[in-house]
Amino acid sequence: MGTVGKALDLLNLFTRQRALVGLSEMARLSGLNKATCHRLLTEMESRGLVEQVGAAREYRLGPAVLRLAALRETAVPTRDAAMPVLQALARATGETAHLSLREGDKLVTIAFAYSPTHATKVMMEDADILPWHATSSGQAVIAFLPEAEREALLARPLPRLTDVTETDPGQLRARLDAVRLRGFAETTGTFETDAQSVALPLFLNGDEAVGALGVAFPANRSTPDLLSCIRRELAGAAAEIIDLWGGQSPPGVALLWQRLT
Amino acid sequence: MGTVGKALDLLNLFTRQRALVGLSEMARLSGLNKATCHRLLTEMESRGLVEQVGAAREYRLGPAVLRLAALRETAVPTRDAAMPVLQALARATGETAHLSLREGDKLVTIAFAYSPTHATKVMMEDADILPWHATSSGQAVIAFLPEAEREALLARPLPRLTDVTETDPGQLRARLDAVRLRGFAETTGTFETDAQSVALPLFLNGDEAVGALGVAFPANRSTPDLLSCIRRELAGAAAEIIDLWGGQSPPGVALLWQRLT
DNA sequence: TGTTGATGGTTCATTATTTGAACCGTTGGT
DNA sequence: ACCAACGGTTCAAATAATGAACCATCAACA
Repeated sequence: MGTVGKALDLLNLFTRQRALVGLSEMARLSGLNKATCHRLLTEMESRGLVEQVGAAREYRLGPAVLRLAALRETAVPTRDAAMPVLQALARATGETAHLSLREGDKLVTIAFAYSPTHATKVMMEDADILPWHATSSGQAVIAFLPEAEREALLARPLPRLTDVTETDPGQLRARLDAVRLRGFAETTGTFETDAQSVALPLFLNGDEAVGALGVAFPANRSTPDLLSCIRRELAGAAAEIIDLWGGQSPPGVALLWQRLT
Repeated sequence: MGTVGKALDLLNLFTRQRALVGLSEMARLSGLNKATCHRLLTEMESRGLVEQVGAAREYRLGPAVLRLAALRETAVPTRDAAMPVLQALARATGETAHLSLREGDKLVTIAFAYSPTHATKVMMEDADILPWHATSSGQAVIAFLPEAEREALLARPLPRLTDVTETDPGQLRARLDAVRLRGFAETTGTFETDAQSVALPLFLNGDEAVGALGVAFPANRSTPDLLSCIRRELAGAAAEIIDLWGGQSPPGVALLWQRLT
């Protein structure tokens, strides 16, 4: 791996729970030498990608990422274009809508919208990383990935997050087959107990999913009516987002969704 | 300069006007060897910072920057925290409000809000880079920078963007003195003919400005009443944003702003 | 149809940069 | 007063970056 890769990997050590990282801790986490870490960090600091803060001189992500993200959004209005649809979806279903994108081997939540309808709702966080096997969004995406990539992701450890999390690759494969047949994924309590969710894969061009659109709600609120409402609204919203992105869903999937509405 | 710096500099070659850049062009723009460019780009691509797209295999900013920006925002809610204030400011003044942050030697617009009041308004773009000498936001920030940094920025070329752009460092220095005395900056037609704007510096801690809050409007709408309204609203909004950021404006500046309201 | 010039991408000997153990100066706790 | 942890620095040794020359491909053009 080249020097640049090492530097960029350092950026991935920042998480929401660990927004500030000191030099030594960074070296420990990355496995790199402290001096190497220091050089990489100062180099990234000079470009504003990270910044040093406070008396402890800890590092955190810098303001340059905001500019880059704004630039990316004007070039490819992924988040901004989907935001209104997401809000409408939350309003129409009365539940929490969220949009996740695939980034290599990670599934990252990049936007979400709440509904004011109910006091209890499923809360989300930006930049959350969702497990492939235990969320409806993860299953929706992974089901519509080329077989090789799907198997690569299934070959990784599948942690049992709750009592009902499916951790057997074989069983999971069967579920993904079902997802592919229905055009959407549904999970109940596999990620967080009491939370249920429905998700549809999102496409740009070709048959490969690039992300997912989901609605999550407290499982105790689940009724056939609510579910069919959510499926219906999701199908419309997903089609709309794909359209806004200038993409196209595979004909087979589009047909499945039409039946939902 | 290290390898990492070179790679990150490649990211800065992407602009709104040039969202897609091919390999050869990138080498040309950066002055690096084509092979070097290619290696740096593929390495950044493997981390999602850039992506390759289309038949021409051109490069553009990748989805990873969205995740990083979202993470930065949860750690340091710069944009999201200021957004409501910005919208209120646009509503109260009836004009275009915008927020810019200093990133090293650049001043970058990271958010803005329009008012529906008038059909004609000053339009803005995310990730715009503002010239220090020709915008009220630039002057507001540069006036409240340590002398050494101010002089470094004044020593660079100061392009004449319109007929009335001040390009003489000496004259500019005098203007900045005035800005410091008044606590805000005002320019008319120095960036774009027909556009007028007022801006206040933003502080985090200490006397060094980290950004600016501005309101821009068509010069032909300018009246003493509008100006005093804008100054008043700006003072309140700037104080609010600084407070939301957990910062503090220098006592002298805070006093000047209080007189405006 | 063959030529030209552009593109993205690859190779490999040369070269310059990265690397890391050991070091320094501070700080905070015991 | 001590110790351990912190951020940061040094410099010879090791490794990774570099770039001229090279393909393959494509589009325009004669």
